[in-house]
Order: sequence, then C-alpha cells, then structure tokens
Amino acid sequence: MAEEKLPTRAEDFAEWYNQLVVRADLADYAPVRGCMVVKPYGWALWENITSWLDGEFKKTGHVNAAFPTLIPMSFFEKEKEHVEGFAPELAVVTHGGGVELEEKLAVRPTSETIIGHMYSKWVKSWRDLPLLIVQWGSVLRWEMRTKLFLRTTEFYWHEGHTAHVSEEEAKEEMYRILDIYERFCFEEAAIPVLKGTKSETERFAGAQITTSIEAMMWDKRALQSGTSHYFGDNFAKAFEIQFLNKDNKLTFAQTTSWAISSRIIGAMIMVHGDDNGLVLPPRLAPIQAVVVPIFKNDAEKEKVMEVADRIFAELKTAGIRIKMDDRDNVSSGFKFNDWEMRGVPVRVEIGPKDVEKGSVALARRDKPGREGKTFVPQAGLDSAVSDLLADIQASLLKRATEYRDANIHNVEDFEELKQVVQDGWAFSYWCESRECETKVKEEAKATTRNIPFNQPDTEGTCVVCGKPSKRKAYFAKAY
RNA sequence: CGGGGCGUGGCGCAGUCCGGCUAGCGCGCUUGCUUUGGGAGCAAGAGGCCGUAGGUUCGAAUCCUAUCGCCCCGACCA
Repeated sequence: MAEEKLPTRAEDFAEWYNQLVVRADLADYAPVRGCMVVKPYGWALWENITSWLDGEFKKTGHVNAAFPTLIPMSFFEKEKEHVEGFAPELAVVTHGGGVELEEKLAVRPTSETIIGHMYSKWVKSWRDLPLLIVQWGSVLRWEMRTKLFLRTTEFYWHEGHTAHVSEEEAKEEMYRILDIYERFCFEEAAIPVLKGTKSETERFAGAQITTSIEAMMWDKRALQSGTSHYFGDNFAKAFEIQFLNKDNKLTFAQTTSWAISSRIIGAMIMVHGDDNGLVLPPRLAPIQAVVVPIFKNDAEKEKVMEVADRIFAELKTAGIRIKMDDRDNVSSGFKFNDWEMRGVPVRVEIGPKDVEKGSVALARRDKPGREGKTFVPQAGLDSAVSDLLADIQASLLKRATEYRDANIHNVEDFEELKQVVQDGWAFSYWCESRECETKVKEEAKATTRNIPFNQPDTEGTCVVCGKPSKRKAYFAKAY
C-alpha cells in the first residue's frame, strides 16, 4: 500500500472512488484507453449479481443465448433514431485478415439490430411468440470520458430482447422486468432505487417508452441503474419481424429490451462505501466473513489456529461465504484495515484471550473501527454471524433509504430547484415539455431522472413554466 | 473534439527550467532476526537501455523536431 489512507469522501469524492476501486482489488486499468480489467474479487461480486438475476429471468420463462460481437454497419441504418443515438460511439472494424472489408463491421454497442435481424427469421407465427431471450456478455461504446465500472469503453451486462404478439403483453414484460430490477436493488444490493418513466429526450434510441430505476449516490448525484424499454413495432418494422396472427393476418411483433450492467457495482460502491473503503451488502459479498487469527509466537499460534480452524469449518458448514486470513507476514492491524478496504461485512477475530474465554471478537463493517466490535461466545457463532449478516443487510438499506429521502426535496419554484439540485434531488411538477426540460438542463445543469409511477393524488403546476401539470418528476445531476 | 496534466525499476514520484562524471527517493518485493488485539522495526539484497523515433552536442532523462499513449475537467452516455 503506497498510501495508507483513502482520501475522505468529503475531501474528494471522485478521487476516493478511483482509489477505492483499485485498492479494494475490484478492478485495474487496462492498457487500452477506457478499458478495465475486472479482477477476481470484482468478478466474484459480479457473479453473485448475475446469478441472482439469471435465476429470476429463468423463473419468468426467459432463456439465454449468444449473438455475435460483430454487426454489419448497414444494420444500424435501419432504425433512424437508433443510428442517431449510437453512431457517434461505435467502434468499427475496417480490416480483417489483412484486407479492407467490403462492409465495415461495428463492434456491438447493444444488440437490438442483430437480434432483430435474427428474430425476423425465427418469428413466422403467433405460435413462435413470445420469444424471451437474454444475452450475457460485453458491449463496446466509445465514450469520451470513462471511469471504472461507471462508464468504461467495454462493459459487461445482460441484455434481454423479447418479442410479443400484442402491445399489452410487451408492456407487461417491460414492467415485469423493471420489477425484478427493483427487487434486486432493494433485496440484494440494498439500494433504494426509484422506478419511473424516462422523459422523451432521455429515452433509449428507438424506444417508445423507457422505464428506469434511479439511485442516489453518496454525493447525491443520480445514477441510472437499470432500464427496461418498450419499442412498440419500431424495431419490428425496421427488421421485418412479422407473424401471422390467429386471424391469419400479417402482423408486426411488439418488442422490448432491458439491461443492467456492471455499472451497478459502481452504484454499490458509491451508495454504501465509507472513508475506510468498500462496504458490500452481505447478500452479494464474495466473502461474507473473514477469520483473523491473532498470535505472538508458535505456541500461541497452535492454540489459536486450532480454534480458528474449527470456527472456519463451522461457519462454512452453515453456508456462510468465509475466508481464513492466516497470512503471517502482515500484522493484525494491517489485516483489519485491509478487510475493511475490501468491504467484507463481518470479521471474526480470534486471539489467545478468546481461546481462554471461549469467545471471539465480531466486527461489523457497517460500523467501522472499534465501534462495530463486540465479543461473543464461540458456541453458536454460526447463527450469531448469520443474524449479524442479515442485520447488516437491513441496516444498509435503511441507512441508504433515509439518506435518499432526506435529500429529495419537494420544490415548487424554479429558483429553488436550481439551488436544490446543486446538492440533492428536486421532486417537482413538470409539464413534460421539451422546452422546460432544456431550460432545467441549461440553467440548473440537471436532468430529469424519471417520472415515478407513484404519484400524489393532486395535480400541480410546472416548476419551470407554471402551466398545469399532472405528474411530478425527479430532477438531479446525474453520472 | 476543446481545456489541463503526465510518460524515469512493479507502483507513486524527484531530477528536466540552467546538458556533465556511479540516475535518486518512498512504497512494494526477496532473505534473516525481532514483532503481531487497529495500517510493525532493523539489517542485507534484487530490480531502470529515463514512452518511441530522429536531430543538436565531446557528452542528452535534461535542448530541438516528430510521434505514440495515459489520466483529469467539459459536451455525450448504461
């Protein structure tokens, strides 16, 4: 460790984040600009995220498949808004095998086009629908400014692509997936996201409706953490996905797509992390508890390790993801700080005194330093640790929810909105016009995040122009 | 693309303005001894054609030219 302490979040949040990602051993910078290497610890976290989501998708009838990385450039021309949205950030392959290609190939930035193309071959009858396919993989977008996990040139995600017989069914699918995303964030990541509909200008390129989940980071900026889109027949028309319905009529399919990316790891870092490092929610943490044996000499080591090994085995049997830190080249104090940096939820410390007393020290990561330490009996430790993990999970969600609610302000006045979004979110009536949205963007340097599904019963007036407005929207600075 | 910064052992930097003799420092790494309940100490080691290519010069990390790359701040975006 070149530097021992992280910058505090208050000092320099961006620098805190940059250092933390590397020092928590989640990822490293790759030799190619804007690309990252996800290290084993970061990937283990990602695997826990993906396995939960994969399980939910399968429960709701989806299947996995793989489509190619390279997409003919002409495919992007077929949907007007889609090409406008993605053309600027495409990486394009111009040569193969040493010769210039007849048709240039795009490295996929998202797969609506190639999948649309394939769906047109596969969908002929209403009996072929719904088609519910998920692809797990990575995509490439030539972003101007990058940041590990939040916005990298290549990023990992799943993209669901579905085709349906009717508008109702497709919209149902969009909302079903958004609900899965919401549950994932609340129950697994302990991030209290807000569900809603994106404004017209914030919509995905080519979508008729974009819904999103939005999360508040520690610095009160918003992070779009997942999206679920309804395309109507836009892509079906562009790629000729047609089928004969029950009335023998040729009909365009209704399609959706949706995604959560490795960016969600960035969200977890920025929502739960503290000045000592990462804080991982127990349900997703690759290591839920670490055993740190403490000893001065070989005689002590023997006694301590006997107990430590037994406890390790007990906790492992109890189904806790556990790690033994028996390194003897670093001090105990170093280990404490090291595991705090890596965000491990629970630490079990066992020293000579504990061996005598039949106790261990339990340290909970959500309360760093000595404050989160208690001494508990060795007997029944498995259930004590399980209970503590559940408690930490609940506390993280509670803390994040209180923080979110304390920093969302009901604002009715434009001047006030401009102030509020400097350090929080505004929740205001909005007429949903493009003009007012642009004015907010230019004068407040904030964007509409989404229009939540849960709305007050009353109506109001637009925070910008004062016209009567039916719905309120969240306004915030966003990543 | 606009603005700023930077390329020197694995990492972080000093040295560059004002050229000079064995290119330093911190961290990490290796070995040994002492340590270990909140980021250990001492000692001995290993490790660098100074981003790349030209040029100026008796002599270049240092000056000149070109080139490549990275990071940060903006517009864009999951």
